[in-house]
Amino acid sequence: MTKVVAVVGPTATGKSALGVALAQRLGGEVINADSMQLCRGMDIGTAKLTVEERGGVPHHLLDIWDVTATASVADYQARARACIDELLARGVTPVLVGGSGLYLRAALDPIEFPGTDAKIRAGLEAELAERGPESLHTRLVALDPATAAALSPQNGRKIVRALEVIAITGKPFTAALPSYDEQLYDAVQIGLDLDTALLDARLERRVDLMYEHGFVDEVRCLDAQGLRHGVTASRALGYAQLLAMIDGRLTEAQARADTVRATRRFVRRQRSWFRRDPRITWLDASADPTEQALRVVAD
RNA sequence: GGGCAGGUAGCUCAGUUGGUACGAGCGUCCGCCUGAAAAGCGGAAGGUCGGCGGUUCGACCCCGCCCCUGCCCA
Repeated sequence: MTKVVAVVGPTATGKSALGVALAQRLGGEVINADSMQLCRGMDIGTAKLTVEERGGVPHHLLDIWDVTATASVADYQARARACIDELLARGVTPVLVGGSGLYLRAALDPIEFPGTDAKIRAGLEAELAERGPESLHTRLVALDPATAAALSPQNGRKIVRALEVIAITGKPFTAALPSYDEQLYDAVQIGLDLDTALLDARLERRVDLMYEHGFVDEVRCLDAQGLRHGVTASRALGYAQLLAMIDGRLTEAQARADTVRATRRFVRRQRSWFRRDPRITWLDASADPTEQALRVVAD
């Protein structure tokens, strides 16, 4: 029976390279699980592997969204599962690679998303912009006390979603992630991490390299294609800062430093998400983890 | 050499006309997380207020000297 392999963990630990190595050794194909690499044209700033670096391994779910698109886990979930199923049917090992925790769980675990409605959402978002989150939260308290209690009155985004779901389904939005003991596939998750000091230093170097490799031009080019109107892409690490620089709100040095800082914060958040998942087997990324990873998969 | 402004959390800065530092933003740490997840949100730990001395029941806030920073004059 063919297993599903997932390579997860914080950014800049070498997940992509390990994914390719594993796919080569296992006769697998890579499925992207990085929310930003789904965007077409976001290459340098997302550290997307070049075609050469992919080493002949087919990569799925890269470049499927436009920069102006609003990302959607539900859309990703459907595509990722279809892709996994298709590979399994061919007897090919799916190797999911990425650091987007919710995306990974949406693909591998039994999560159902309640649906969305553009009109309802737009209305709620307009209200959020006008009156602020407290007023929406007050309404949520009346409709769904349990969810209201679980959300901070400041968390406008989540309050909007809760109200949207209630409006659509007419039922309380008792959203809770599934437990870690249920999963849809026979999956092996390998986590890659690195000592904090080393990783922080690597992040800084990586951002410098991105700038050297034309990150600024990439953002200018995407800006011409509507990047700043993309709800998701315009807020991506590094991209947001470069848009600010283009608008004269930051110097290049500030944009670079901000990007490093924000990425560091992001790594901390990724860890706090992945750390809790007991299914992950963690490997140290300071040396080539391929052989260890293969042993984990073989178990 | 003289004058002015300033030295308060890791950083940038509020603040107290003398009565236990009301601090803020950023950073750091920890955590949350069901359709923007590289997003969104919550919590915590950090200062004894440049140094020394004086006045006072009591000073970070008053006085003196000193050190440091910036600007100006010479």
